[in-house]
Amino acid sequence: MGPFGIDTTPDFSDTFAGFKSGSVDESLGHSMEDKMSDMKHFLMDPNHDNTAVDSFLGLGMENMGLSSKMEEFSHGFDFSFLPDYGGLNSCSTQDVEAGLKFEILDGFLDGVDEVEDIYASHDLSSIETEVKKKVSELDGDPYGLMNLSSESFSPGISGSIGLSEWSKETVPHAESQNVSSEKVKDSLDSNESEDDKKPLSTFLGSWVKRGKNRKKNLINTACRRLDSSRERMSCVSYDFRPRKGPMKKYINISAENTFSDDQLASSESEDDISVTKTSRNRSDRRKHQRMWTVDEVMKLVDGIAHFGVGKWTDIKNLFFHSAAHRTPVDIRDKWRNLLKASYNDKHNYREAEEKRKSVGRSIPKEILHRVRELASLHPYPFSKSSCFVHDSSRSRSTSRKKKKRS
DNA sequence: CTTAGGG
DNA sequence: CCCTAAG
Repeated sequence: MGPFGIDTTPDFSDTFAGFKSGSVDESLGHSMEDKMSDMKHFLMDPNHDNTAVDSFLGLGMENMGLSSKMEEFSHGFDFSFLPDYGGLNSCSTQDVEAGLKFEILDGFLDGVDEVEDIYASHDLSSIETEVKKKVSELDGDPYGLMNLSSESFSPGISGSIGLSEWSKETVPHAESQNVSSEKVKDSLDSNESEDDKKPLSTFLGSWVKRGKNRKKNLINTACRRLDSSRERMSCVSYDFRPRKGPMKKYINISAENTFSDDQLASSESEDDISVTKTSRNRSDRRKHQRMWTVDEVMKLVDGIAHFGVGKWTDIKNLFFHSAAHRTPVDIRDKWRNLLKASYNDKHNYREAEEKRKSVGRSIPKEILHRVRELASLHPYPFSKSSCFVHDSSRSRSTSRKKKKRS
């Protein structure tokens, strides 16, 4: 048993360590194809002996109280903390595989993304050391299998979703035992270097205990101001955001055009779409308008199912802690938009339907459904349309309250 | 820092 | 997405 309650099985850890370092290698110009396909086969082979994975993760079926349902599902993994998308038994293998493909690809792309950042933030001499560090970390890491993501085993969207089904998840589970699996799941998801380097204690501390530093409001504000103004002034060559973490900077160097851009563009259609496609520098597209994937939306909805509306930081830490972008504010904004979308969808079915068809990247109606249900479950201040107020005497004050409060 | 709101 | 104000 490792520190995370994970049984480390050497053969698999080798596999995954190789897998991860493979992705790093790829970013240095080697081919990722073979590693990728290996992984995919491993994950998707229906005949694969999953008990090995189970025991490896310490999340075997015997431990999770999921019995017969799990048998249909080729990948035994602990989903008990996750909302269940319509029940595992409604999950066709096609769905599973599609989901897997997507997740894997997602993880890979995130990895590429990160490496791109490394590229950007280091001069070439330090790239090597960076990579070395990462690889050695993985080799020596007792939980090197952190790279295995529960997301990769996600059932994905499937069939109809009953609110009762997936809202009955157990929050306490998520708090206690699934911290480790979360850690597990996130590492592959995005291969965040920052998180990989952090000891678990740091990671836990970052989201378990909050609300300590309350003093430096003014200073922070001032710093932020300075930063933002500096960003504005230096829009030419680089964009440095201290808040994103030590390694998270976006510096435009010519080398960036080598592979990562094309790779990203070709592999994931809806990842980075620059708003201003000015032919000058494509790399500043990273800053704005990162398209939300369906998967992300699902994560968001799950998060809200867990914590309720308003706990944006918690949701971020649990479900998006690996996502370099997506601040709690972003998540909240997305939820806001989702509500709007679901609201519109509810009103005009046809238009929404056609829109959905014409626009490839719009949200599946299942998700909007869930959004609506969640919205009614935990009302959100403004979305809870004060269109109609029941109490006439209150009506003026409430609407005014929404408008402005001073 | 975290959240709510408006732009 | 960004920015700001408020706890």
